[in-house]
Amino acid sequence: MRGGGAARSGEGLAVSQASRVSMQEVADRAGVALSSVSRVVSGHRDVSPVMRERVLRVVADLGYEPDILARSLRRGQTMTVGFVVGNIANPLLAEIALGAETRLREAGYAMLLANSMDDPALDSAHIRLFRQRRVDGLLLSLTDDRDPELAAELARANVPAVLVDRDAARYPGVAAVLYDHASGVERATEALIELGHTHLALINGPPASRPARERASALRRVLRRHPEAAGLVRSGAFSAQHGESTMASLLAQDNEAVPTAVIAGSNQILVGVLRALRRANVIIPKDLSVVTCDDQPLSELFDPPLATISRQPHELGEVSAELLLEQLNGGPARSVVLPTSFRPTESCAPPRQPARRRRGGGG
Amino acid sequence: MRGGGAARSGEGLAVSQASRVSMQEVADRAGVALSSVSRVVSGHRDVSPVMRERVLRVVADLGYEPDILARSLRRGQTMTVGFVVGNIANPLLAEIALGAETRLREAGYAMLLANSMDDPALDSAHIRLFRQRRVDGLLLSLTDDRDPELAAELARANVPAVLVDRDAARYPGVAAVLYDHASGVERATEALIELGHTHLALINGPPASRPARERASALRRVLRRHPEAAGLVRSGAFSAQHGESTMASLLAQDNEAVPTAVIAGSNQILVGVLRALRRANVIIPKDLSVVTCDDQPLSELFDPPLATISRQPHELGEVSAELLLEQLNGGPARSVVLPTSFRPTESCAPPRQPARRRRGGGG
DNA sequence: TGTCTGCCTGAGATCGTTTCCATCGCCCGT
DNA sequence: ACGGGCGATGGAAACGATCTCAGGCAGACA
Repeated sequence: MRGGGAARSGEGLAVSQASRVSMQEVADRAGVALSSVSRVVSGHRDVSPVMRERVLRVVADLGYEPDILARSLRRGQTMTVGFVVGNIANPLLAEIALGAETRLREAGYAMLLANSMDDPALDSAHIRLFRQRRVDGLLLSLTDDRDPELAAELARANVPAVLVDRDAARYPGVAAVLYDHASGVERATEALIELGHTHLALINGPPASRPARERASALRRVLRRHPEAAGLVRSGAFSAQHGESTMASLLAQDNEAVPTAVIAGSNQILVGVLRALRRANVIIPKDLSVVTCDDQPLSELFDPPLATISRQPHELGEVSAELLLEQLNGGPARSVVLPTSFRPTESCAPPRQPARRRRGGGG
Repeated sequence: MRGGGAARSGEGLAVSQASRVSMQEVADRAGVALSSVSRVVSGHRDVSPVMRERVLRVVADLGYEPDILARSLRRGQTMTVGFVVGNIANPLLAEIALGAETRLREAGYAMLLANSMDDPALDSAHIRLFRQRRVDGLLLSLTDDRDPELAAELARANVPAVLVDRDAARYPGVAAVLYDHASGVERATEALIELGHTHLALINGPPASRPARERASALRRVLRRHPEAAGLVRSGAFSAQHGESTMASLLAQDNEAVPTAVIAGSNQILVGVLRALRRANVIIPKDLSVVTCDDQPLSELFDPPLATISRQPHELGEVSAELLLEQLNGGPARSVVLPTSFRPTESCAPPRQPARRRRGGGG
């Protein structure tokens, strides 16, 4: 056997055998009261060093571990947070969940995860279930934030909640973390104009989607500041089909009306765009500069790597957890908006025949 | 006399206001015993229709909801399963988690999620934490399944466990769900040979990885059955760098030694391969057929869509949950191996100068 | 020396259920 | 008519912790 202090095989009680040791058993074995064991284990001040030592020894001997369930029942808090998520297989949401879980764990909370599979009824059901499990707080990435039943469930739950990547306008007193989709588009647009582009296009998602709306207005805002440039927005679904048909129709226009730079509103749209470009033998970035709003870090998969307007889902998750923790610690429901950023790559270059040169050296 | 429960003032208290209604209050209001309410709520048989009706009415009136915490404490089961996952941001694992959570929820279980961030110490820590929360079972996608401390933690937990996409050889009595990585590679190889390829290459992951080992031996096994074809395996990291340098070196060989078909061992490797091909102006599939072992469904992003050897992570998750449920219901620890499949696309075509034609018309 | 103060400790109530056990009618068979 | 069996109900003991409250004991001060 290994010599030295760590060896405690002698006691005879096979730790791995004992199914579960209760506080009462520790108390009996140590010859002290149950309440004293509780004080030692939960780290209260009012215990003498002798008592502490004595109890801790028995705790180690028996391999006692506190039962968080019983503790929760008595204390009225479970140190558990419920995360209702549309679909964890969505890479953006997975990264958010990772960030949130990490932060919550640091603070001693565990995270329950439930997928709604894009079914608003499941959203409500999960909130109800989480409530019955007495979670201390909720992180919600809801399917449909206009569901009235949901607001009721949420109110009944009566615990702090943070809407993750969703607007909280309909839920007074509930915090939210949102992306500022405009900032990334603004920066991308500025950069493209700076490169000399005067014909821009945004192949966008549906106007019903907040991100799509924000992106469209951001583009228009920048164009208003730059009379030398023009741009158009084509709304549709977040789908490859929309991307492909729209791109094809743009390419079919009169030569000088064809945009020299395109922003795709999602990776799905991008896929369609690339397909259309391939078919028309359009080369990136020689014939066309392309930027995409990525929902997963795929830029590197393309050649050239694609310039992206990107979010930081991990940070979003961390901030969501942080806001929830603030409320759990008694603070107010605070909301936060996170910026989106533009990461330029070689998929953006000056246009082939710049309508108007802004600088001498084009590179 | 603290917390005088029965003395709640206000008969018709707004439901959304009352923080929480206990079974005792329901009993008082209905004028029956606490235990009778319990029987009605938990659906026992021995209750008269009158009693049931009477209790259920009050339950509805007060908006009573059972406290799962207290129930768990008493019943000794929490209807909760812990999922320890390396990193939920890994798309494969996210999909697995989705499948597992869905199945578990159907069976009435909730899922706690913890990320280990590829840190074996965290694996153990999470298992310990889950044990203290008295989870009924564990799903484990471990970082390092050779960690001895982990085996000890697992034994102490003393609950059913299923290793997800990990080998259970070291943990007697623990179930496992694994991919059969060989079958997909075998099918892909057969298909390529069928197309007329005689020079194959597998740009593989590290031999320390079980998937990589299985793939290599599968390739060799098929080649042994087909003397007319030859192939080579290049082991290395699951990285773009390995893919790029290996592909470049393969292309630099004598013309007739250059493979006409390549299998990339992961998407990361694929990225490197594609980069090398681009640089050498090699066209898919005209000059080279390419297959990849995808860990996320990216095939569609490429043009042409890439042929893939694919797994079904969602199914893996479901099966994992199913095996765990079997154990939770008293069944034995059963293990399962899931096949991988080959999905051919236009990225595979007959070689340019087939060393030997197998059929007349090659499209 | 007596009393007061203050620190520790132990006993017991409590959190909200489930479940065992005893009781109480009631129906039925003989 | 009476005892046995049975179904429905109420009471109370768990489950495993936390926390309040009261009491014991020691040191200090008058």
